[in-house]
Amino acid sequence: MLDLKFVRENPEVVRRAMEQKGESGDLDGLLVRDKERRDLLKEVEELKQIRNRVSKEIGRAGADSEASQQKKNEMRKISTSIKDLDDKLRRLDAEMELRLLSLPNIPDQVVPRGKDESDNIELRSWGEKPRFMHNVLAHWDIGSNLGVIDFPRAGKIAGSRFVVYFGAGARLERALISFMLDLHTTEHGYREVFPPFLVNEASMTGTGQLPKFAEDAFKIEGTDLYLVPTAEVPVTNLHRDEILEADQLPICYAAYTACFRAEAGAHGRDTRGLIRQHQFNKVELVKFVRPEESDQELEKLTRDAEKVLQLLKLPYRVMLMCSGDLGFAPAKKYDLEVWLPAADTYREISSCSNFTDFQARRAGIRYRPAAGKKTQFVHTLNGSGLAVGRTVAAILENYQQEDGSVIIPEVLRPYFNGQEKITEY
RNA sequence: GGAGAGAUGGCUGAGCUGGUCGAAGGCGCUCGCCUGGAAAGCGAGUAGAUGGGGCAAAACCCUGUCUCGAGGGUUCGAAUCCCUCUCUCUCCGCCA
Repeated sequence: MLDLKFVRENPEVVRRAMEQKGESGDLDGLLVRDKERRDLLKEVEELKQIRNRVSKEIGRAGADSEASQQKKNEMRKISTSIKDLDDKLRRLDAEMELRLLSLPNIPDQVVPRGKDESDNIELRSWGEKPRFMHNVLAHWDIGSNLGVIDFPRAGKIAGSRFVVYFGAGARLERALISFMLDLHTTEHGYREVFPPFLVNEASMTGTGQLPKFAEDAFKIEGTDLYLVPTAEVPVTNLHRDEILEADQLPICYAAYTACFRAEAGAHGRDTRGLIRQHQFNKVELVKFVRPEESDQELEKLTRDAEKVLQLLKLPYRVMLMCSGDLGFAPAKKYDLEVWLPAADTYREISSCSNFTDFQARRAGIRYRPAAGKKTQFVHTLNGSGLAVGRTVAAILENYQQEDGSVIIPEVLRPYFNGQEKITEY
């Protein structure tokens, strides 16, 4: 959420941000209501001032005195007017809230203007793409041939865009979760968190999934609960409506959760394989930082995520998102894209974002810069470290062997009792 | 699921026979005194949000309004009375 005062004073900046991001929003409707609300507010506050003053006079004079009786009669009228005006204000507030929550964050200065992903900028790449003498298989074929991935049975018990892992496949998924959490908590200084997989509406609103993107989420019928689309939601909301101490910052969390996405607008895209699932695992990194440090914290966060790919020896590149591909809430975003040999392309495996104070304002996450000073909104950041399903896909494809087996990356072998290879069951 | 108790400032905890209560006391924190330095002790200050004014502006000062879990109601006036909801705790039942 943007600061209402900022929107009021810089409407053209907001309008430009919406254009560049390709987001719609009722900015004019917001401004009209803001003006109306401010006028009404002035009026009602004056009436309340009178009421407060006179009520105190009645209290001092004694409620039964003749003068008080007369004052009471006058105040009855004023109270009725106040009630009417308050009702109008409540309506305006609700209408403004909805519009304000639907305005996107302002892109950072360094974000390139662009229309879609073709305008993203490659900042750097790492690793050597593997060369194969044999026919390169897609990860779904590799996994199915080995008997470690089963899409037909997942379809039977749940539906399309679900997967069942067996044996070494299941173990690989589990190993990756442990490996990533171990790395981030012991080497990179994150604190491990294990949050609920269901969250309420206030949490979804706090991080920006609601009200605008309701159709992307799974809602539990008959309740106020949503399946988390990412650990970003529960973890960022851990500190909702809190005032943090300056010496606590930065707060860095690493959390594993399953993630659930309706993929409403994705019919026909990535229908095969592990790339786009209704349920997938992810280790997420979340930071709460001082505003002046969020730029450098985003760089650190991105390097922390990159480290996972480096240790797994998976080739990747780092992309700076252009305005059109940035999304609603981030001010700046890097995507890590891993090399998938079968598709002969890079695919997003991590998304690292600086939300500046956009989420913090929605969720009421503040800190006190110094004792006795006024509170300020923190900056929040998060990034995947990494998406586990897509990592499995990348390992299967990059480490495939001519005989159909798959080499287990060295750093994962401790999680496999030293086993070096996944072979047919 | 049944019965009961509760939700107050950064924390703890009074107030809850409606008015002088944005709210005692304690802890914590900040500043000052004391000290070679620290502890202890003493003194002062210390909730959040938002609007207006002083000001070029920040700091700061003056001032209005709102907030005692959330929302509604009664009343001239609500932390205090009534209703609804949410959450927490205790006991019983059930359960991984």
